[in-house]
Amino acid sequence: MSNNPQYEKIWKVVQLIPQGKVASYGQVADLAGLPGRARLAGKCLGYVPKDGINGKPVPWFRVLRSSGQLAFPLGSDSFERQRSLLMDDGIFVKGKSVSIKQYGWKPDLGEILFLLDN
DNA sequence: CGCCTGACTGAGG
DNA sequence: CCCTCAGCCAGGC
Repeated sequence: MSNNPQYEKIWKVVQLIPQGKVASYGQVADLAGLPGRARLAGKCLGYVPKDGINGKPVPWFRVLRSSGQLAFPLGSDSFERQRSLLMDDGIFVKGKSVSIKQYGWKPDLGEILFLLDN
């Protein structure tokens, strides 16, 4: 499962999200070359290796719903964990969501393609 | 093959 | 901003 090639593509894309920015499950899936598989993106983030991959961490907490909401139920342990990590990142979590206008990641396609090939 | 379950989405009301 | 619903797709049984 954690050696699923599709998972690895998704994790690599997530590693490109800069600190202080957030992306949606669907956006990550698209960039990983897996359009229409937002749910898969969410699922595999639950299997992120604790020590990251290629020696780098996988910032799973920077991935949210397209609406800006965290995917976990408000108040759950997972929710609180993600919220604090986002705050550490300098991202303000208002209620159950984050402002996409303010923190949304708008990557340069050329850059993404280059980085993913390396 | 059917049926159900998700860290999902977009459109509607 | 809330909720509902149809679509979505991978997995498990």
